[in-house]
Amino acid sequence: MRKRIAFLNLQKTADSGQCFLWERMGEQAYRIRHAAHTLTIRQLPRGLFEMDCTPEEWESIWSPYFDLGVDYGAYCAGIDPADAYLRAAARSARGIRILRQELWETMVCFLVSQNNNIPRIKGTLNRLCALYGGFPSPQQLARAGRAELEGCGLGYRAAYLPAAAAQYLRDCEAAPARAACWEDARAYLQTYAGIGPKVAECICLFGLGHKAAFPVDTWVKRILAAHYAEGFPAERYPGFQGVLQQFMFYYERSLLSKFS
DNA sequence: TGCCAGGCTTCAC
DNA sequence: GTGAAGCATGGC
Repeated sequence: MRKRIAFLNLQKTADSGQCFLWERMGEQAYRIRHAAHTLTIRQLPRGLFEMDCTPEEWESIWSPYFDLGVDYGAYCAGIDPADAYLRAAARSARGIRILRQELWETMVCFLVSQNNNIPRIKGTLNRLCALYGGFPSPQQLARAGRAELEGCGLGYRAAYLPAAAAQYLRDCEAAPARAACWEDARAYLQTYAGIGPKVAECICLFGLGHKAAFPVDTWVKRILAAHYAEGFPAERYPGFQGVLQQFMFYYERSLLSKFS
């Protein structure tokens, strides 16, 4: 099927550091796996997209995944006209959407992401998926021994995964996070070994749809130091400061061509 | 070769 | 509560 979609750019979204397992299938085309579903989607000129799913699958699975029910144009229109940096970031990042990813996978991906770089995160996650013939389930990782994970390049993070899987299952698939508001979900997630403030914010933003979450990593720290000495004016952007954080993260990395 | 990466845990103080 | 050290590993 083909469909016209506003405010969606596949390449920018793929390069925005929120998903690590999109498989590039050529120019502006990706194979995306989400829960039990797989989609191949290609971006054509003038906001047109071609995808290999039925209209029903698109509406029930992929439209929510791409957060298409939300007007990103309104987010951009809300930016302070006097904030030249943020306006430039939003212009550069136009087309990035906050993906609504599966919670367990988001937890694993961002556990792996800590003190790591994006090319290596992708490599490690791809090796994990190759080892298990797909994204490892919590049951598989809960059983995984040290020797089993050796070779994936997890480094010291390897110990976090079986422990996180066990807790995730013990807590009925992290039910306390799913039912909670952003602050409570963040606090719950930090009870996992290896999940601190930054990783918890990422999971809230990318795995639970809490767009108020505002992850601060080394890049965002630099941005705040350079452009927001008084702190980012999050109160001006209630409920979507996380989207703007993502725009700034993408923009800052684009200035140094740090994509891969 | 050394620095750095979508940081966290541990341990002094 | 705050700050520094230590952590595995590979991209650059």
